[in-house]
Amino acid sequence: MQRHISDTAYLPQRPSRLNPNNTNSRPSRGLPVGVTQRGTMSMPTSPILGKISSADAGLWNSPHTAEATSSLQIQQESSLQTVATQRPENPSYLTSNVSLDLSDHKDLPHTTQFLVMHLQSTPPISAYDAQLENMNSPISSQELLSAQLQYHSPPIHSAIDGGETNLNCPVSAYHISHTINTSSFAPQLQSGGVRSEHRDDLFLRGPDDHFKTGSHECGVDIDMDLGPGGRRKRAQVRIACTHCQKACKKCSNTRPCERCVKYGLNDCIDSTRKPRKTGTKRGPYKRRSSKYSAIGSHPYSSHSVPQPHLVQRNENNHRSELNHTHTSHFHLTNENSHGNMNIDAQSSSNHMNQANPDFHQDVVLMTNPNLTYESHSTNPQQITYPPFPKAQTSLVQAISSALSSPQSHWINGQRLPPNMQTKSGNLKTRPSPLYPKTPNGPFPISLTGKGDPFSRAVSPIRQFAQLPTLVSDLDGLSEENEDLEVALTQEGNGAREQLDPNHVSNGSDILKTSYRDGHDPSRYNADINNHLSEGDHVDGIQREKEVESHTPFDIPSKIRKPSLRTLMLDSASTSRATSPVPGTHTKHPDRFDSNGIAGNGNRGVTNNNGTIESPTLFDGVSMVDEVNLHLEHWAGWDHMNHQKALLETTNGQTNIEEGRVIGEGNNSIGEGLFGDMMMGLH
DNA sequence: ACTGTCGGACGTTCAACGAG
DNA sequence: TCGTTGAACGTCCGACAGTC
Ligand SMILES: [Zn+2]
Ligand SMILES: [Zn+2]
Repeated sequence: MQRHISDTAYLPQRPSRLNPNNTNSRPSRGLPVGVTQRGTMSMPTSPILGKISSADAGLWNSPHTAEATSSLQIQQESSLQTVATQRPENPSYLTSNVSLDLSDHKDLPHTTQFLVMHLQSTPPISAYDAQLENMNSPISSQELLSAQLQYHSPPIHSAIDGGETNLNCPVSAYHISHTINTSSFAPQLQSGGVRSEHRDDLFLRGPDDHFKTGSHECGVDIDMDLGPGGRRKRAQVRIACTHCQKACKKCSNTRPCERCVKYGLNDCIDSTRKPRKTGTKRGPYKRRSSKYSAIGSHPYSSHSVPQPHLVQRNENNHRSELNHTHTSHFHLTNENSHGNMNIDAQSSSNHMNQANPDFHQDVVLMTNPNLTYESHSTNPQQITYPPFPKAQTSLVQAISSALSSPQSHWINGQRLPPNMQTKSGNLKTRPSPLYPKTPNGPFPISLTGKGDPFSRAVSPIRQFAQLPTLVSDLDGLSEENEDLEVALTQEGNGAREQLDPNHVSNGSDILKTSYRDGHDPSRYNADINNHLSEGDHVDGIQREKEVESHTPFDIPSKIRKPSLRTLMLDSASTSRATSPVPGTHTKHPDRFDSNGIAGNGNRGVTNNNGTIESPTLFDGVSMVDEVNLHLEHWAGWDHMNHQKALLETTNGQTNIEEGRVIGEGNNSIGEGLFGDMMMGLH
């Protein structure tokens, strides 16, 4: 697993079996030559993050986790956003990456509106530019809207109803935008250069790049997450399960993951991550981004937002640049009582903050269309959100504060406006298939992952208590896994804080106590186990057994039977008869070259003897079991380091090249053989 | 048709760095 | 102190071969 210092991004790729003539350094997918892309978009916690194409409206109940939210700062760079929300005083609120705040234009009906902006790389900019020219002139909201529609056409889907509080379209996602006081820097923004150049820098999009727009049941289907070249960015789960990791196949955020469900693997657990080594000197960095804040000087920086004072200087260059790539960030200012103007998150509050003492942020969460109101009220006052914190120094802080605000109320991943919290009788929530039912209460996440059921720090598997129950038929493993769970939660997540300490010893009880609203996911596990217990065992795996799905995970009714070869390899490669892992446990042995350097520079380390010393979780006989055994008496990394030191002393081994033994009480983590034995992959 | 293997592209994280 | 950088580390695409 360990990747050699010469990472793939920095060395020409070696010829491979698949591409023996590979002499270039151009990635086969993704970025053009020489382009280093940073700030990626993934599905850190929610599989819907990178995709708004599902027709399943239920998907849209899913909130971002805090980390996902923070990553929105960058995600929004490559995403269309449609934000429709309502505020007490504002007749409507409408924004997207192309932000338009209509709150100042009261001649539009009071309504929840949303536009689906279709951004074109080569837009007809005349209308846009014309609007820019007239920014300082009074203009009606209809004209503004028209200009946008024209600019973004084709195609554009708009859904502006006649004044009902009705989001009649399953377009959602918790889009977040900034709202800033524009009074002091509106002129800069009005220049238009800030946004467009910014976007151009980030997207690096060519003339043939475009956002795709498909069809939805209401005519809305946006392919978000398109990277350079129009290619959709690859979504990654935050952490793959051990099986998917070994097979190098796509995992899912659910536990058991989709692949394990498909293949009937019932010990789908999160893989273990190797602690990042520290103390490595890196040498001087090249340059700081502030040195190329001028337009175009650092096209690949994800933070190359021109400073406001530079905007005027470069304004004349702006329109020519618009001609080849355009990602359309412009803003229509207003001077209403709120002085609010939407900007996209990437506009980086810091830049604005520095230039504008009046700056404040406001976070607007989209009205969740799955919160349906029986009375289609035309009174915008009926849906009111609490004011969000002002004067936050970052979007993340603002979001964190907003979400953790005692005024924020959440249930099943949906935020309730406080005035709706007392009108539960009029509120219908549609549970998300991707998120568990949650107690009705404050937003259950934090930026530290504390209490966030979808953060990396808190494995979903623990939230669902899959671990103790699904492997309960393996003798003695429940206790071990309990220890594992304890160990894994040592890094400070608060998963257990919501649990009743009196029930920690039992996974099922943990489960029950963690879902105090009566929802008991353990029933899912019980169902699975009940069904599986009636099936036939094949290498300890329940196979060929019809499993009814009582779960949000859509367990297939038929579990695929593994090939005989798979089973033979499986049983031959491990002494553990119950190994559910298809294939051999030899983890890609040919990924290491004769020097022990990983085949592609990614994987494996060697010792002084030239022996590969990076056994993986899957190398040898049941490394996972050994991990469990170790964790049975887990005393933290320090203890492990101590053990490593003892091992070295006892055996006189000197083959730990870069391992550092750190004394008790030091929080640093040792490296080298021991760590690799425990953590190594590939 | 399906599965396992695996090169290596692609994505994420976070300690080191360095500007203010 | 805090934002940026970029290496470390992770995921998983997609070609390929083997099996049923
Ligand atoms: Zn998986
Ligand atoms: Zn799995």
